Amino acid sequence: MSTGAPATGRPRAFDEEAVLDRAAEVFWRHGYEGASLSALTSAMGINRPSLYATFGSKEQLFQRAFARYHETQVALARAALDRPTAYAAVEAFLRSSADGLTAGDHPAGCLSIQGGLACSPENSRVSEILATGRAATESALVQRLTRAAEEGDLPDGVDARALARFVMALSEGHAVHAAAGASREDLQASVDIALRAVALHP
Amino acid sequence: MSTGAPATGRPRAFDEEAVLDRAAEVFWRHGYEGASLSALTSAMGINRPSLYATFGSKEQLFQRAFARYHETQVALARAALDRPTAYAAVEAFLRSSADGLTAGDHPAGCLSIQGGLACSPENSRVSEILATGRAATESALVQRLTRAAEEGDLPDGVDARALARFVMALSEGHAVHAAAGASREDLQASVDIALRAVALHP
DNA sequence: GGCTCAGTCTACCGCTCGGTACAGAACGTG
DNA sequence: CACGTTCTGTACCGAGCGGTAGACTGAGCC
Repeated sequence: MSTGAPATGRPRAFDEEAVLDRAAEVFWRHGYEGASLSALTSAMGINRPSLYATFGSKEQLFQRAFARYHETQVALARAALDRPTAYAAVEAFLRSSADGLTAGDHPAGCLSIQGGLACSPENSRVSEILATGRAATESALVQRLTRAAEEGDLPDGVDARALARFVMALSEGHAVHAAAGASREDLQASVDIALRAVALHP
Repeated sequence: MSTGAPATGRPRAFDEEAVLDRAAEVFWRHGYEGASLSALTSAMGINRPSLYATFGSKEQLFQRAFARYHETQVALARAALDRPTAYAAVEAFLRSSADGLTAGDHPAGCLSIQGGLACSPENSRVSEILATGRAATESALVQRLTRAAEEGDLPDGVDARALARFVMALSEGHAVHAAAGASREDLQASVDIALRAVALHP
């Protein structure tokens, strides 16, 4: 495994981040266990020894690809949490998630779920990695909504943790729907309904 | 493949429905691709030739096990739709789902999702089977809520299809959470929030 | 008891899996 | 230009996969 650009030797013929994106797409589409090394290498445009020299193992490749997925895709939804009110933050989070889950430039749905909710015992680390990623997003939601609660910006009788879990669960459900072919409009109509729960009752 | 009890020959040493339940549990815990034949046969207490003589192939076994899962588990949530009002039906559906997803007598979560959201290309039929099962449940929800709409039993501006999708998506998200270890109480608190969206605004 | 016939058991099949050895190719440096 | 170093390509490894052949077992029937 080389870090940075080595001073000497034959130069690498591929861009590390670019091939990670291709790898993420294969994992996204077929899941960890459904993504064979042949499928991965051919999508990444490199061959096995290069893959192993660079990333170490299939699992480590997955971990790197998932990290990059988080930086590039999940970060978009997380950015929504900067809105000034809880309602606006939740709306922006759900809407941008729904958009991302159905965007045409990558597989439908979400790598955090398609990657491998359930795996064989020897790949259980993969499910854990994904669960940890989802938990990090939920924890960002909790943090934002806890602030909202302190600001009196949450509906009566609504707890920040529970609301975060609700929002996260809905978004995960949308991912399942998207993977099965639901359209952007389908998901946005579901978001419309969810937002009724977040609005302060008049 | 034998149907019914044959008049002659050595009698089968296992109960077909019982071993299907054990198989469903393995698929549920490890997913279709993560469930090896060795794991299946040892959990079912039969060996390969018996499995193949009875069920035909791993995929057909999965199909039978999933059908039985639907009859025994999903049916519980679907029964909730008989309640007299849309609100009561949705509440009962979400509450009994949340209970089922976290019941201790079987793996956490839902086979319809853990079974294999994303599979390798040669197992894509499995994802389709699961998606069809989920769609059937959603369609039962649509039917119930369409009736509610005709009875004036739906909040203003809420469409039956969208509400069904919202309810179904939330329940699927709860399944993802349950698979990662969420408790019954965690999910019920999320249901509390969801129900605010279904209540008629006063 | 001998016969038929379905079910079970051990042992094996070809194949693909994740992972690697090793030779050759492309660079910077003396 | 030869050298050390690093990456690439082919060809391969043992292991486990899903699936099966064929001998054996145990029930009903005459």
